[in-house]
Amino acid sequence: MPELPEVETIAQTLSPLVCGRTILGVELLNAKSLDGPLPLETLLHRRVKAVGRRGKLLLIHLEERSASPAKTEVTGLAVHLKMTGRLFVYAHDTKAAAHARAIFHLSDGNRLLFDDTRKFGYLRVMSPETLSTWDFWNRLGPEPLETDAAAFAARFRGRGAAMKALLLDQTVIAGVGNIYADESLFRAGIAPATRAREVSDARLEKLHAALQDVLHEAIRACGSSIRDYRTAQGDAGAFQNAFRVYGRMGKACVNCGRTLEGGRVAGRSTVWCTHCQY
DNA sequence: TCCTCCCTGTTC
DNA sequence: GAACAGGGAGGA
Repeated sequence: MPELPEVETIAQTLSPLVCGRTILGVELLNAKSLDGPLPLETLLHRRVKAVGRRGKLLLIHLEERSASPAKTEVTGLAVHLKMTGRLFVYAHDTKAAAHARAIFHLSDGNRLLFDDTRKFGYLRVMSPETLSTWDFWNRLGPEPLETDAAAFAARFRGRGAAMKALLLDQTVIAGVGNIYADESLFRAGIAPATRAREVSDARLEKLHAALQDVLHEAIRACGSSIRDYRTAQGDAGAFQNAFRVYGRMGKACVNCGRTLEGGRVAGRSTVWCTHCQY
């Protein structure tokens, strides 16, 4: 379940393995793993310039072909890993993984593999046109690590939905999933089902700080590996060892020692402390 | 604003 | 052999 810290880690580890290489071949092994109007072949003979991230989307940027690129110019590839998506670079003579959905042949002889057991993830070729018509892209909220406390609070203030539902809503803030929603709400002392309009500005600003802290700590730990997530180099992250509530239902609260509560909030499994969060 | 569905491997 | 994991689209 790659969220912001995991996608950021993948971008950082993938970058040195693909930058400067030209895409010489493409293979789409599962038709539904490609989203949007442009085929993967539009990426052929283009050189990778950089690897970035926006929300939970991993972005592979291509070098421009001319000084004044046309509107139809392909600029890169967006990858949404959803729950089980992975990106690996491997030598050409290595056997492809069991759940390979797309393979890119690189000019250094290696291959970039998009592997996705549950087929929820997707690739989307980017151009100015395919971005401007992409609703999900256009509606993405601000990056939580690039938003100040006042702007963050303003996106929650007065709203009737549960705090957890808003944290998970990518149009409110981009990049937060189930793990970091629960972890940041615990650190801020806010119960997940609390309506946003019931939460004071001071507490919203506390949540802003808690979310930034937990995201920074997770990035430093190379993300959280529950089962599927790996860096582009195949390594597991370490932040799962620092979870205070996620996956700890029925265990003792690290703060007060009481038993952590579990349930469903915003349609997602949720863990919190009824004593420390309100 | 909230619910169901898409997918498959793992766990109970 | 069913429940569960869950991001986001789509519909109520």
